[in-house]
Amino acid sequence: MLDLKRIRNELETIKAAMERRGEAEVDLDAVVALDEKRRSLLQEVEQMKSEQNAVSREIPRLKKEGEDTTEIMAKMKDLSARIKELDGDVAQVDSDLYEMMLRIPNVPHPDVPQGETDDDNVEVRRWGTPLTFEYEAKAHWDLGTELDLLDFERAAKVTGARFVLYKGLGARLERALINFMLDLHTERHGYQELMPPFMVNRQSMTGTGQLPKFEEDTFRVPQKDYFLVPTAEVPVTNIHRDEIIPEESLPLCYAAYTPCFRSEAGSAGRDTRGLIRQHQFNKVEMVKFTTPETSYAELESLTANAEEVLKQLGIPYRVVKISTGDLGFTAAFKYDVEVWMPSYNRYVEISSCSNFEDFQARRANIRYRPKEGGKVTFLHTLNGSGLAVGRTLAAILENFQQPDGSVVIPEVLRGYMGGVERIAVK
RNA sequence: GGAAAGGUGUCCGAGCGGCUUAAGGAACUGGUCUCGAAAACCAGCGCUCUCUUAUCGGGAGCCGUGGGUUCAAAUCCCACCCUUUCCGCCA
Repeated sequence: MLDLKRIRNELETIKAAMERRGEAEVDLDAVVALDEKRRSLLQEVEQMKSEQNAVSREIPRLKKEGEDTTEIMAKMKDLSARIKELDGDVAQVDSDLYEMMLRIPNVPHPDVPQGETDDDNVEVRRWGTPLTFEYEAKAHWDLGTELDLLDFERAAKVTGARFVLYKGLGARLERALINFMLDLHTERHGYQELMPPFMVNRQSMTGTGQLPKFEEDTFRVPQKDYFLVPTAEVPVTNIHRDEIIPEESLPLCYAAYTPCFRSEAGSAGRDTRGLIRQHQFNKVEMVKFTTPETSYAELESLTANAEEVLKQLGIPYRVVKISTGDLGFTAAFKYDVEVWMPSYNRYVEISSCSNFEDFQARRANIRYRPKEGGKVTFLHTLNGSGLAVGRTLAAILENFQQPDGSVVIPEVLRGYMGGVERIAVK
C-alpha cells in the first residue's frame, strides 16, 4: 500500500509511476477526492465530539451541585445521534478509500527499466555456458518419465492436471534439493530456518498483497476462509505483522521450505508439459526485513544467495532486471534469476528476488524502532526464491543428461542422495 | 466439539460506567551523584488520524475485532476471533 499523504502531496509523481507501469485503471483522482471528503467529514464530526466531551465532563459536576441536567441531556442526545450518523459516513468513506488503496500497485524504483512485457527485461549478467548437445537434447518430462522419476499420468488420476508424482530417486532428488538449499542458506548465508503453516488467513494474504486483487489465483479452504500458501513469502512475512522490531535486530533473514499452491488462472495452455507450471510445487524462500537505508544492498546479497545455489550445482544461468511492464503488483524492484533450459532453448525463471520497500510493511503494519530514538517507521521487506525446487530438478535433468539417456547427479547433491552419482534407465 | 479463565501501551501489570488526561513497575532517553561504572534520585517517554504548520501547539480516536446500550464505555450487553487449562476426538 502506498502512503496516502504521498499521493496527496506528490500526485503527479505517483501518476507518472502508474503510467510507467501501464496501469490505466488506477484512478488516483478518485482517491484524492475521497481523501478530501474524508478529511472534511472528520473535521465536522471531531468538532462535534469535542463539544460532546466538554459537556460530558461538566455533567457530573452539575449533578453534584444539584442542577437540573435534563435539558442538557436532551440536547446531547441529539448531538450524539448526529455524531453517530456522521461516524457512519466516515466509516463508509474509510472503507471505500482503503479498498481503493489496496488495489494500487507499488511505485517502481527509478532504476527499473521501462518496458511493456518480459521481452523488455534487461540482462545484467550471465554465469556458465549453455551446453551444446551433439544429439537432440531431451526435455525433462521425457527424461523424468523414462527414468521413472516423474509420473504425470498417475498424478492426473489421483488429483488432476498440473500435478506430478515424484517416484524413487526422483522423490529423493527433490528432497535432496530442498535440504541442500536450506543447508546452504542457513549454514553459509546466515538465514534462520523456519517451517511455517501451509495455510494462512485472509489478513496475511492481504498483508503481502495477494489479496484482494488476485484471489482467483489462489486455492481457498472454504470451511475456515484460509488459503493454501502460494509462496512462503506469505506466512513468513506475516509472522511480524503488527509488530515493532528494534533496529538492533535488523536485518532479519529467514529461509523456509514450503509447498506452493497456485491455481494458475489465466495460464491455460501455457507450459502444459513438465514441471514448469504446476498447481503444487516446492520452493525454498528467503525473506528479509531491513531498514530502508539497507534494503537495496540486502537485495543484492539476497540475489547472490539465490545465484549461489546454481553455481554450486553448476547450472548456467543469467540475471535480468525486470521491466516496469513485468514487475508485479507489490514489487518496487525485481531481479529474476533464469536457468538455461535446453528443451526450451532459452533461459527460464527459477527465482524472483524483489524489494517491496515499505509497500508490504504498510499493508501488514510492520515497523521498526530506530536506534537513535527516531520515530517508529515502516521497515522494508524483501524476498526471493532460493530456489523453485521443481524447476531446479527439471534443469538438472536437462543440463546433466547424457547420450545414453542417463542423468549425472551434481556433486554437491551426492551426499544428500546416498552417494548416487548417476541415474540410469533400469 | 464441550466447559472454564483470559486478551490493556515496547514489555509486565492495575482498573470493571463520569475522581483515567489508562495507575504502578520494567525498559529506553536525558540529568544529578561518581575517577569511571553500577546503584540511587530527578525528569522525559505510546500509537493512528486530523487542524495549523518551519517548529511549538490544538482536536479526535485507540484497552482482541465488530456491533449495541448511554448525555458519557477499557468498564455494561451481543456476536465473532485468538490464547491458556480441563474433557472429548485424533496423527
